[in-house]
Amino acid sequence: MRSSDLPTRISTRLLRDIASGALSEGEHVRGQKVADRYGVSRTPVREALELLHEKGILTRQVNRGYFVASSLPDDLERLLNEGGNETPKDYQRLANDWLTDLLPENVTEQMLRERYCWSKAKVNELLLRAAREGWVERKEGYGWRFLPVAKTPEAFDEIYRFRMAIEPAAMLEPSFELDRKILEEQRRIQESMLDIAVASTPGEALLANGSLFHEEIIKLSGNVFFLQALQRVNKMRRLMEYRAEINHERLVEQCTEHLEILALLERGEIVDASYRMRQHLSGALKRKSPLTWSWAGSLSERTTKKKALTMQNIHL
Amino acid sequence: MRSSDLPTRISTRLLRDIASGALSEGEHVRGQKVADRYGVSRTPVREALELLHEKGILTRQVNRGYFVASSLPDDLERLLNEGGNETPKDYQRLANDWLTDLLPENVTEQMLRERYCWSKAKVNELLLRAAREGWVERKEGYGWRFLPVAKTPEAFDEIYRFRMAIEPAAMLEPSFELDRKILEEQRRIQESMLDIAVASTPGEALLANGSLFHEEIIKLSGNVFFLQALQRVNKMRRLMEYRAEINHERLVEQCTEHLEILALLERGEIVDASYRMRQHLSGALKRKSPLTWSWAGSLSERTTKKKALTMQNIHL
DNA sequence: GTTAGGATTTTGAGTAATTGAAGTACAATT
DNA sequence: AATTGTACTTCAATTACTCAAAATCCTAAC
Repeated sequence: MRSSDLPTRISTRLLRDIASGALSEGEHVRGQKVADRYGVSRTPVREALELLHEKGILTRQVNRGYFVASSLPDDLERLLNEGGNETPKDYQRLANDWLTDLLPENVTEQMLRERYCWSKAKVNELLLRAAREGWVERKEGYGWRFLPVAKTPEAFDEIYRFRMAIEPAAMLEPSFELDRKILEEQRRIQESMLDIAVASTPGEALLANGSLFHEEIIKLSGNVFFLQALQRVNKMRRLMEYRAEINHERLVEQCTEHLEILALLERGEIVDASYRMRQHLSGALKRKSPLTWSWAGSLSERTTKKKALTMQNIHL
Repeated sequence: MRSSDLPTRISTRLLRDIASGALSEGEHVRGQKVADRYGVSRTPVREALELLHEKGILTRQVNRGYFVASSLPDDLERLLNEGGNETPKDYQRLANDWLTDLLPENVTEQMLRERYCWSKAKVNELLLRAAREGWVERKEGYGWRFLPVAKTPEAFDEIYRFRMAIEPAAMLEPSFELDRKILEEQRRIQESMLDIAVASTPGEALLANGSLFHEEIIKLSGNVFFLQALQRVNKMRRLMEYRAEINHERLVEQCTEHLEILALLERGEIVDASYRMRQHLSGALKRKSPLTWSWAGSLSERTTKKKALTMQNIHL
């Protein structure tokens, strides 16, 4: 059911920790410690460690365990990036077919099974996820209904307007607390994106970094509900975004703004940072983010009519 | 899987329509029309109609269909209220056992099956729903983890602070549009709550009316994401609220404030209404809503420690 | 005494068969 | 012509069962 198996996911995260320096060279990687950290048992951890051993990132001493290799391979960055493909292909395919009108509004699980040759379990998994992310809902009887929410450029604007309401507000929460370590980490990421990396990094990863920045900032508010709300709309945004092409010029602009906000925060000028965040989002709304759209023009007309319906359905 | 079967749910909604006057006395209730309205087929609708016929709310003429009875029974109100118990008992039970520390933080599906004598499907359904509503999450391997989010009074405050950010903002959205009919309907509901009804109506229904008011207002913003965010936090709030007792004095105050906001909206003074809404929520935050709490005092200590953890988990 | 390595048990995802419930088509009625 | 009533088809919830994966337990090494 999971996107990739547990050992692989654990190894990816360990890799990230090694790359970021959280685990230093030659350090003993204790199985139980890792298991505790991720809330799993030692069994999948052992497999993860063996996996990294095979790739030459860890060395093994029999009966003593695994240690971070003293000479890390050069292709560490590459390994990191290929591990990050979170969204499974089938999910994207379903989303895409709906976004491009290849699927009708109402479907049955049976129909999807035949159309895509998916097992009953797979169909269920995908629909459940899509429902969680808000662009599909169960009908009262049999069948599912695709919602037009994720389809329209208008929805995209709505997401940005929503973010304009919550993100600056979250920064002004009384429980907001600066965390230098997190700011430093984000600064590092944003700066690296301005460098050569941009050309070589896959588009998906670039967008993910952008989302991550905003989520890390909103997390500082100390209020989970702001974070949850942002994560929710970001998921839907990504659904639409991965179809569009990245505008590199705009991306540079975006990173620069992110760095400006970080600078303000580091100086403790939170109110200014909040205001700057609002401007930043407002700008993205006007300029339609660092993406160029390729919608069929026919969509907009239907949008208005369907809007009212959508609002009703969600109420059920 | 559903809370109650489809025919029953349809009949409840028809009942509501009849009580509210949307369906007038003697009117012919067409099967296909009803089916279309709720997005189902005629089969469950026919059962629903037969159900209402048995209760004497509809009359039947063979081969001509069902009609709203000209003399409605007196116990219509009672029937309406008993139909409205949306949250299934098992779900509340699970939630309650977690809130009162009868369940450990980590559980397996198996364990819950044995403890409550639930079928595999039932456990899955409940956990999936709880996860959707944000107070349970899958562990990476086997098992589930209950989150402390819904347990603490602090979480309650966080919800109100979140609402203070989104609700007034939603009212100032450029796409905000007044709908007299909806305002009128809400005015009616709030006024009726100030009357005798308060004493006789079950607490659950009173709280539901309160949520409904806010959701209907935010819906006017024309931005689905504001509505979705509010519905999400309201679900969690209800989880905690149904355990507390209602303070009637505070409830009256609340209704009065709702009516004030409605009055401002009706006069088109939206900015003032938005400001009043903020005050209203701020007041509820300070006075802890029309409920009195009965927490064990021991909870608060653990809260701070666990907070950081929660924020991490949600990020996964 | 702590940590790794291996054996054993438990978990829950996956699959197939069953069945009550919802959808569909068509005849009957007004 | 529109709507009800009925017969029939299709759907997906449920159940029972299998098996790979994860958790747990136990032993050995340092």
